[in-house]
Amino acid sequence: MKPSPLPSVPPALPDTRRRILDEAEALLLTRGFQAFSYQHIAKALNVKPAAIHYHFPTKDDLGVALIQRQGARLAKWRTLPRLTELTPAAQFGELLEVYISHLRREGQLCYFGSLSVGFEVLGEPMRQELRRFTAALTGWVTEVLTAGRATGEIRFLGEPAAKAAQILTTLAGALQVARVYDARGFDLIIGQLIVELLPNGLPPRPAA
Amino acid sequence: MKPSPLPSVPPALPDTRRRILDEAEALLLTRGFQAFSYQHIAKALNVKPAAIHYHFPTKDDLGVALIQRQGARLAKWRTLPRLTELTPAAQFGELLEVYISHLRREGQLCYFGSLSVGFEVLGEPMRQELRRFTAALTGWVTEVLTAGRATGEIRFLGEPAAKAAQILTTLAGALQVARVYDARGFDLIIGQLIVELLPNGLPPRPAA
DNA sequence: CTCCTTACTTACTAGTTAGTAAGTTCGTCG
DNA sequence: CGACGAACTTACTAACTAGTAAGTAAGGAG
Repeated sequence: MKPSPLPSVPPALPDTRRRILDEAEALLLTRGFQAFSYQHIAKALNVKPAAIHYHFPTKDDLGVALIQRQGARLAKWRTLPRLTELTPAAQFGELLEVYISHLRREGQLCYFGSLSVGFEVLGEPMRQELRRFTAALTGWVTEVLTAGRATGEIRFLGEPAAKAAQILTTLAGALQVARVYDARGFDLIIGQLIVELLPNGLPPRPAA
Repeated sequence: MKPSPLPSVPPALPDTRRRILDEAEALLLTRGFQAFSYQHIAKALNVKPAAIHYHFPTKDDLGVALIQRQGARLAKWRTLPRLTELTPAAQFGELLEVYISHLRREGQLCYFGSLSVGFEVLGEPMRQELRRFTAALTGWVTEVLTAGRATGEIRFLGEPAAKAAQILTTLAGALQVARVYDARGFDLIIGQLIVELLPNGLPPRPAA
């Protein structure tokens, strides 16, 4: 019985594909979908543009893959025990952390904020994927708000779904403010959100 | 004495320049700055691209002119007696009207929302102009909030400047939501804003 | 009538864009 | 060894990009 001839480099190593997505994501979130090209990605990865076309024949394919990957991340993240075991207020805090980490990555925007501007010039597949993604995200926030209102940790007026939509657009906009001004504008807006939503403030996070 | 040889067409008729700005604005707010070209404008106006370059040598010049015009509009608008005579709550309502009218113009975004995504790839003159414009807009909203809190018409937690920043990003984001989904998402967010800010609801507007 | 300015058009450049087609290299399987 | 497929590269196209330079039509001023 062969002891599996070195598991060092498993045959499944679609590394380039992942690196393309990583680089494309960085470009998307800093410059917008219309303002980066296959050449930008190729140069950064030290490959030829045609290599990108091999993995993603059209730019629309690439865009769809990007949104789908982000959707998969969300689906996984929201079921993580580390997250589901938290109180609603702490879960909301984790959401804020995600946006703060976006900001720290050289002022990156979120997917929604980045893609909504050129939405009119996107192909239909990308539009649908973006709608699905934001629906999932809004759905999760709505759940958190509903649960938080029940425990009294989160306070707000109106319907949870409406508040969720408002919060997410505020967060998307806050990232845009951060890049036009500096991070202080962002902090103001986040602080405002916390003041309004969490009467007891943000629960402490376990040290990373 | 010559009776002014027909005032029919006054010599000052920079009509093309204005039409270029109008068309460029429409393209900017529906597609984003990176996703339209001089050719798009030229085709729409039935002139050659070089005619646009005559009025605005570089695309950056055009962008700066667009933001400056919008800034001038704001400066004029905020001093209009029709507006200054209103109560703070009604002034806030007028602001909402502006965004609602943007939405009705084929789902146009606002200047800030449109330009912040590609901010990284804009030239420095455009960046500065955009910063100035948003500072002026935020300043005005801060004034309205401060005055409204004093009269009790507007209610909110925290600093007026922080709340102003939050409101404007929410409005920018709301227009983005409207185009990714439909206008219902927009209405939800606007409704949420009114519920939270105006305990007496929106004052009635004089019939247009 | 001539000159000059304004507002263009025609004709062009150099660079970039997404996308394609035809190889090439390399590891694996039979 | 030889075929094969995966992951590329090289070489290309057609369209579009911002921007420029030179020419032109028209109107007013002297």
